[in-house]
Amino acid sequence: MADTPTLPNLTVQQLEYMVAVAAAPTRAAAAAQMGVTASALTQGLAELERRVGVPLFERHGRLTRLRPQAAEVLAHARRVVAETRDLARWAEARRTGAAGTVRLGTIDAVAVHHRAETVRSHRRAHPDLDLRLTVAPSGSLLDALRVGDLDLVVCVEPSDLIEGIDTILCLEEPLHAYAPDGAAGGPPEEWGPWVTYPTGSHTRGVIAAGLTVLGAPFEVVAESNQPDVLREMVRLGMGWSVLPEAQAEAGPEPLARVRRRPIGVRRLVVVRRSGAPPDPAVDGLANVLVSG
Amino acid sequence: MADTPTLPNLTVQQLEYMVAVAAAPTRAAAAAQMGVTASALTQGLAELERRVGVPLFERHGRLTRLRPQAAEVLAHARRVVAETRDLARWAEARRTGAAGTVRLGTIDAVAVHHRAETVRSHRRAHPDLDLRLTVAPSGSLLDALRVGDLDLVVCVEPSDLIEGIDTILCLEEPLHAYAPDGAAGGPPEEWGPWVTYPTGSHTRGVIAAGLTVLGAPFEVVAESNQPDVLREMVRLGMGWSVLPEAQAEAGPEPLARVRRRPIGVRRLVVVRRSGAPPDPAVDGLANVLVSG
DNA sequence: GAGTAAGATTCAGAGAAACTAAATTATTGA
DNA sequence: TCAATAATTTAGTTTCTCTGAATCTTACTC
Repeated sequence: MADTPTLPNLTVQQLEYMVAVAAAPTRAAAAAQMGVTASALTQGLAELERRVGVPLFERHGRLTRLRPQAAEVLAHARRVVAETRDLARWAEARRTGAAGTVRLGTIDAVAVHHRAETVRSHRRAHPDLDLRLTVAPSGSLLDALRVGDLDLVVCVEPSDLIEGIDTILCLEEPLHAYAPDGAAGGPPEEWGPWVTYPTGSHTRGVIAAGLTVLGAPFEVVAESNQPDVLREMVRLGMGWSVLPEAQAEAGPEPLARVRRRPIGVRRLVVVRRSGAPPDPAVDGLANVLVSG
Repeated sequence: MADTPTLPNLTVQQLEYMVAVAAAPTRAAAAAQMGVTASALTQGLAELERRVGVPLFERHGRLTRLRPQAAEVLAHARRVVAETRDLARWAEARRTGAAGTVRLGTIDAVAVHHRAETVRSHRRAHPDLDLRLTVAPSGSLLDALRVGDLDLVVCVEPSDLIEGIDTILCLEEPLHAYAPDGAAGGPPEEWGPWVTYPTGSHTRGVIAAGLTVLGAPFEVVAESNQPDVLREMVRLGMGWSVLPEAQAEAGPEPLARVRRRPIGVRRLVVVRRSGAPPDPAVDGLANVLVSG
């Protein structure tokens, strides 16, 4: 195998020296502009010349100027310096979180109600941020987060702690019971039957616990992951439901609560992988999601 | 004045490391390909990461891979490495003389007769060489060389040494006497009158000296710098002339020599500025011009 | 599971590179 | 000739970068 005659190990600094010298009237001026001594400039350019292996400068009187043959090298230097400047800008944007990619997952209530405006304004404030939103039930979101398909999740706090994720409380959302028109009024023992979230749903877990405490039977006659669908089922008289206020009482014909006090409270949390390397873009979004 | 937040001082080597690592399956393989230890690669890439200021790598099991976010940096690295490779090629061509610029000046006889084929084939062998040819009398050529308007000259050796130039003998060219039809035959004292080069011409100096030694009067009735013109003047019977064989006896009707032995010999030399920095392109051409 | 091998990193020390400050050279102008 | 300017050279210090050895982590095997 050909032992590659290994490229000259030019440094960005040497190329900057060259560009500065080409622009400034004297080397002393170029050195001042670069913030180094004239000696450093001389030595740096000598090193550059040595590495390129072609004479680049020549003295005219007491000035030393670029040789016309060095125009190619100067053009190269300008290109690389410009590209490096672009790269530095990109890096700065990433460092501050102004740019980057965040794959955010939320449950529907968060995307549609609680944090809709937060996400919108964060997006407006960071136009170079590549924000991808996935809406799904809490369980799917947490799976995707764990696998690395998402960077950040807002969902219902899982009942049992999960290894490898960090959660921060975002907001507590009361869940109220709603009955079909004219069905309310009796003691909890007579409530139901229920339309609610599918088995495995975190919210369903909270609801079941709350009803059990009150002594209400939890007979389920229909399931859906979509709160809108559950609300319409109640309206159609298929059964009772426990829903977040924001989703049950939205729209032109809000459902009426069975009682003033909530059946339970679901805790919405912002979740991240514990092992994830720090990413300012993710940090920034997580912060605004927590603080609302 | 804004103290420029000074660009990251990336080195070509660090960027090469990155490109190598992106191409090779493992870092060990990349290190081997680069001809350094895995340790050097690790440290070099860590330094690159530090200077860019953005995390670029992450471990997956026992491999460490590029983070997808680092794609921008990798693209930058590829660009710069490719451009540096181009630059290295250019430098190599210049070092070996395969490319560059040579401003060559010669007298007419050299360009048209003695070295015409040499120049043509050198040009063919070095297509990237920018060769510029000026044809003029020796005096003008040497002036242009001294001022820096030419890099290399082939001309008649000046009679008195000139400061600051180096000459190498290229070839010795005999000068023969030619007479109009039917005028030849008498002793040198009866030769002439003459048509010859203008005053100040190096060749005229050689001719005048040769004729004086033979005892021939040197009465000049017409002058021209162009040997073709002198030859035609002889043919028209305007006078006698002393010319290089190559130019007097070329064409369909060659002039006839007055006598077998030459009147004099002019020495053609290859000339360069002594102070000039070494330039392989000039060296290469000078070599072939000397050796023929 | 313990043992082992592979991939990678960390550490210590040697050598190269790059900087500053001071001395030196060379050119220009009074 | 003298002084001022531009640049380079020199000496010494600091910073980088590399090698070789030791260490850590993960995957594989019995």
